[in-house]
Amino acid sequence: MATLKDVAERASVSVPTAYHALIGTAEVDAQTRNMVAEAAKALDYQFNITIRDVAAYAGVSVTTVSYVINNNSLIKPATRQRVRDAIRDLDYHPNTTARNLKANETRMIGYAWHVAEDPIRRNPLLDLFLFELAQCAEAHGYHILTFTQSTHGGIKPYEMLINTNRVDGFVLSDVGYDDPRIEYLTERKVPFATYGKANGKWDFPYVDVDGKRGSQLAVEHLITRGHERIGLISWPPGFRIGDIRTKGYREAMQQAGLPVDENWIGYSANTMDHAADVTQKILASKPRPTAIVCANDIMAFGAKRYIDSIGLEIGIDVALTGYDDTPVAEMIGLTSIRQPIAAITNIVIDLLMAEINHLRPAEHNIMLDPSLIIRESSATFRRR
Amino acid sequence: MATLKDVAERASVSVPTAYHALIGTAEVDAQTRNMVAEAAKALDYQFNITIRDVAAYAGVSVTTVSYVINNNSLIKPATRQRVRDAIRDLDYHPNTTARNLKANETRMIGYAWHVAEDPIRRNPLLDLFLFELAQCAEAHGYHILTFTQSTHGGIKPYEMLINTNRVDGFVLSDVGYDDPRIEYLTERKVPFATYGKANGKWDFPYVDVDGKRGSQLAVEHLITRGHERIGLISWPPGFRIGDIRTKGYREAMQQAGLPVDENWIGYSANTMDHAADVTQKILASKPRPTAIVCANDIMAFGAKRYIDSIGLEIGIDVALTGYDDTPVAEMIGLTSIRQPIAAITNIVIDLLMAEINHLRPAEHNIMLDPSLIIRESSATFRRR
DNA sequence: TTGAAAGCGCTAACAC
DNA sequence: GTGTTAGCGCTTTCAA
Repeated sequence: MATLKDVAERASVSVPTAYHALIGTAEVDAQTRNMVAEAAKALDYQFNITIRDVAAYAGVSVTTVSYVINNNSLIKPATRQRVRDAIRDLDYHPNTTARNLKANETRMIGYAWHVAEDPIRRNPLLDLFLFELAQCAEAHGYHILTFTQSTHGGIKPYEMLINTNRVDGFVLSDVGYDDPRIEYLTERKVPFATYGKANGKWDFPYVDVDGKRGSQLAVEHLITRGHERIGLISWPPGFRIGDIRTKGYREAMQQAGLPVDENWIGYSANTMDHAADVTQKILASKPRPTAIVCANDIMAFGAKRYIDSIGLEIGIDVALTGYDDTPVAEMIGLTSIRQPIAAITNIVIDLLMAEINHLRPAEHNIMLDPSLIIRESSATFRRR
Repeated sequence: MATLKDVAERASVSVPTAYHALIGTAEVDAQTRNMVAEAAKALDYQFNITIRDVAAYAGVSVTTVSYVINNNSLIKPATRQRVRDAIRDLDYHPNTTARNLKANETRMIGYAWHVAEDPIRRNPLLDLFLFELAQCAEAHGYHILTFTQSTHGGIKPYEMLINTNRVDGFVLSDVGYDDPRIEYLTERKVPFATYGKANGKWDFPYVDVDGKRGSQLAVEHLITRGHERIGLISWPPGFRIGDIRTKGYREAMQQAGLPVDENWIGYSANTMDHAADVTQKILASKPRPTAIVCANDIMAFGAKRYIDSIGLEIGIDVALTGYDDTPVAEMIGLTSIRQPIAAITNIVIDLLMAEINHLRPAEHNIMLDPSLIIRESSATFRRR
């Protein structure tokens, strides 16, 4: 491929002149413009500014330009300035693909969230999470490649992206017990960091939010508000996140010296209907609880529906808390537990950057605390 | 960099043997393995299968391997098979970056959604949209790069991604009147396709969902259920999507020969509080409407809150419809208008693929119909 | 039908 | 301090 310099030589003009003639700047007269255009045509020149054009324009070698681009301190200030001017004048931008080929990296991070096909496993916080993730990645010069993962935990798409050198590493979320992705990536030595821990089988960098602490926050808050009989709706045992949140509830009750009636505890699938049914059972116990802690916002919404339907007032007759602080919590005035999303993405990207650079800081298992967002569903003080 | 063949030669073994020795297959004896390992060390060989290794293994030239990879029909079946076997044996995968550099493409599509920082502009359907978008893109061998766009309509991040050759094109959504992104991309001749039309100033490929039709569907449905006095809550005039949805309501009422009392129409910001206030005003009119069509689900939720609060029953005393069919609509049993997301992403990707290939089909402005999802908020027939 | 070799745009070891 | 040049892994023209 001909360069800008070739065109300039053929048209017997300087490189700057050739450049301005080609982009059509006014200061080049029509005749020159014509000559340059003909030269470009004769050489089958494709307008595309590369490092060589910059070098020719600045009258230096490509090495010098490369050094300037990469802030190599060897270059004399005067030369550096000349190159910088050339870069500005030509509106030059280094080609990422070429850099990546040379460096054998892509500066891309792969991220897949859990199966969107399953309506129950929707991801209402994805917009926030991805936004923050992309911001953190960009701060390190990386971009996010989102891909699809049709079966939860499947490794095929990960394999594909690694084999074709599409990404330098991955961020995982929704990791389960014995997540096969973790095993696979660990074995293949592919850099990754996760949001959520798996179990103790592998050592890998993760950031997690203390789910036990979240439930405790909810329970402690309710106790502060004067509640003593507090119920729980959670996932059936065997689901990592549910188990943790359930544990937090039990510990907080015990710590406060409050008894737990097993009738106050109900297990529910992640649907409003199911949660409403479970709420009915819980409220049928005698004495019934004056507050219910839920393991997520959907369940809380289901509970609210039942409580509303029997004419009891949320926040007065029965206080309610959710978990995750999804948009719906805000809408219905539901007290909920918020995950610190910006902190999570910051840390998960930092951990991943370390992995990519073959480092593993001593502290690579980070636990963050969630926070309590108090709304009307539990704000009222209970008369004793 | 030394190749696998160099290592094999230095160790005086065949390329396959060297390969197996390096990956540690059992069938290679310890002594050979050692020799190969030493040869690799001496040559500072980094294990990395390239097209040259495949060529050496199969006993052909890299050209032949390249042809086989790219399904060039020139290659004799026997040779092709030999190369295929080599590829399989060595678990070879072409390096995407190198291909991209050669072809001057990235097979990446950029997508940014609107500002997540603004809590009112959350994107509850992002998970579905991105999932479908990524699937469609992958079907064409492309991936999605999600990036951040801190101010609505800003072009800087787009500029950045183009200049550094990060993407081959963009998908835009939430396009506004006179969207500067459209002007910029059109001028720079960067391939893009949008979900949502702007105005008539530029000609570009887009897919949109008929917002007028959506409101009409809601109104017609309510009429079928026996309603005659139907109100509307929409955005204040001047917002593209709101204007269209308002228009659909008016036209449907007119077409049915039903009068519209201007007191039945309220304009609201995109918050529940505001929508609740507007609902109060609408229901204060005499005679008051028996149904309210809302321009999105949030407003409908706000309306519901007010209606609940005054002891009227949704679906019986006042029917209600939303728009967009966000997760919240399902949760609260709200009749809503659903956008055909899978069809949208399919078409927007097809349009973009055409642009990338410098084609523009005659039909590059596609309008889709939304569909009505009937739930309890409007399902009951009204006694006349 | 296959191979040799140039080159995509960039970096960096080595030479001066 | 700066320039020459050999690649990174791949595709593709041209020659055989």
